[in-house]
Amino acid sequence: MTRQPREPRLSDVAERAGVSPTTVSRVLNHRGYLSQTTKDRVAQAITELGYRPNQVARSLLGQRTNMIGVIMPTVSLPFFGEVVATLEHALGRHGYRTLLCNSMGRAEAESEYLAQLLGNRVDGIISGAHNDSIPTYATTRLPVVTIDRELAPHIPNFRADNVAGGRLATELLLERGARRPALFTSRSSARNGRERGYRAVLADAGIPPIVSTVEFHTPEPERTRLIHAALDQHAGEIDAVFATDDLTAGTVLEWVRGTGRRVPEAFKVVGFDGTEAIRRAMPWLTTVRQPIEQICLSAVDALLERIEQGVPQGGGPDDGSAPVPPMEFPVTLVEGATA
Amino acid sequence: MTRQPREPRLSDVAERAGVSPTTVSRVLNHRGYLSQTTKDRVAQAITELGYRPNQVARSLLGQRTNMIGVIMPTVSLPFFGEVVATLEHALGRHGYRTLLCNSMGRAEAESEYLAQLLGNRVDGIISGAHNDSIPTYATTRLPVVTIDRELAPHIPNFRADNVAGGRLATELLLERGARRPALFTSRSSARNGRERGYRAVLADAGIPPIVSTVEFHTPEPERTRLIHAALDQHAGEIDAVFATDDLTAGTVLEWVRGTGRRVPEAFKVVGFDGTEAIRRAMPWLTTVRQPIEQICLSAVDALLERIEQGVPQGGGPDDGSAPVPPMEFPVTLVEGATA
DNA sequence: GTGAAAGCGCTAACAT
DNA sequence: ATGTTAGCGCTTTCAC
Repeated sequence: MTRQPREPRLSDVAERAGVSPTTVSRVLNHRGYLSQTTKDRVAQAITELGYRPNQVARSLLGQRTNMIGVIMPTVSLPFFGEVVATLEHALGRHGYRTLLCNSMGRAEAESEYLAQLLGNRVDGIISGAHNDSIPTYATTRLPVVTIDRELAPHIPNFRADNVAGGRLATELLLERGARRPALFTSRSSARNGRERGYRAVLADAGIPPIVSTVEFHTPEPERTRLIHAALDQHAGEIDAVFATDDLTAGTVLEWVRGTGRRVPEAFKVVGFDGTEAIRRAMPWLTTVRQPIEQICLSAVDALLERIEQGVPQGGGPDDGSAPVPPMEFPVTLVEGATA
Repeated sequence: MTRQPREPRLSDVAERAGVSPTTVSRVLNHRGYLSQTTKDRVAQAITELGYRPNQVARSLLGQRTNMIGVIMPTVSLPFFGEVVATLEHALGRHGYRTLLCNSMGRAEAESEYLAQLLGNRVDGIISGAHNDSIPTYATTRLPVVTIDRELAPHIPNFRADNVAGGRLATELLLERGARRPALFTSRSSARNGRERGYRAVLADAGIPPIVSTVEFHTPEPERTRLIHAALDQHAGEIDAVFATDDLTAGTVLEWVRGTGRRVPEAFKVVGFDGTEAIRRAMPWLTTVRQPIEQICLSAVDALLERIEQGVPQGGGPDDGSAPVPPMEFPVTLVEGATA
């Protein structure tokens, strides 16, 4: 049974190498002129002790933690999972660690997370959570960018061209012969671009829209029940569905299977997102793919630029920080067998 | 244009409240006796300044960061996404933040992440990455628990009862009339419990096994090509597949669709995992559900217990720290329409 | 009940 | 080319 030694620190290394702590620090950070002898001895002491610089101390001194807070609804949904994986990878390449927060769609949770991240002195925040009106965002001095959702005019927003995606999906359904396509989405509102695209195409075609809303945080089996109930209600009229996410498309397909109708002949379905995981699971699904990688890489670039320029985001939307228009990235149609 | 003020600190609050920093600290930490007047004045100063304690400084002093490193292959796959979401939630309830690392199946990445986490002085690590022989784990003094994979005898491991799951899936296929079920898995080995279950049942039935391996980190479209090729190769013999994850089951179903065979009459498929996301996307899939929540909650409990007891894991497998048997949790069959 | 001083582990400024 | 000093923001003795 060995005694429990504490982690070695800089001064332990210094002592062992017979130099001052400063010198060790210099070796570690490749700063200033050091004799090769010194470098070697320090390097050896480091190896022997298994020394590893304490980043907490460095952060305290350097005023930066090299940590980014990432706030998303939940990585258990493949879209957000893929987003977070992509963000984490990109951040890592730039030397930043990812502090993950799953708000689960609860606004209080998001506020709480935000407060914690500020306390942890993260260098920046990437938010894709789906709550509006979290006042702290607008007033924090920390660099923030958002994915998908818009937070405030002066906070950079990166997202797919949702309106074009909604149009693309709906046009496809009509082209393929659908007479009455319904929309299934998580939240219906004027700010829902996919819904706007759907409505625009139907308006042009003179077809009345049918919109059903089921929040994706609704727990099972309630969620499936709601979707099936909505479909049952319109079973006589509709012959196609544009679902604004692929999971909902799957749930709709299950309902169609239950009715015995043939897909795509008698009923057509188009999804949205086109994540890698869902492409693997349901390759037959026709869907609109979001350029997740492009979106995430751009968001990371923008955030890091703001951080490294020391550009704070300003004390609020009206303190002179310029509004930035959202960056929208083109979607692509993934042809499957359901439309 | 307001000037750019730095974050307020304890001494700012103290000054504003007309007390010493020590007193503010006491108010913050509810320690010792404070007059109500003092408490109120400090509280007010905190609000007015928007003060938020610097956790970095606290960590440096307190020797704990309240951060846990979570290393997984990638949260873009729903199983790991659900695991990470569950872990993060459980950790958060206990006051711990989650530092996310996606190793993407690369061993060097995992070693690198591990080193970083140690540098960040996380209080513990939960690892579910799929690389063997990362030596640092065994020798670190930090509490570690693993999910799914076994790392070393003295590191607690939490996982589904994979052998029972493999048996369950294979038995179901045979019961339903399959004559020649093949196995599709990510890595074939004697330590693959699902494979062991499959092989055991087939051995009992006197049926020769057919095992195909496609690493789930294989990029598309290569991965799909490999799976389809393996299926083509055995197309004449096999009439069922047990896929050790649901995404592969989906890819197999697509191949079956392409051959025109009917599911489940002419071809049966059983998956594995049964994540919430995939249940939504493919409710028709017959699969074996892992008790993800149980696994994760137990892992978190075990880790936090070790942390809070100050029980380090020891300097290695042979320094006297007791070996712990893996904790296995029962799986359940989810009846769908594919078997 | 409250304050002054020391120090967590590190690095930057200022020596020499 | 290397050492000394001070201090990042906080909490914890110890004093009063």
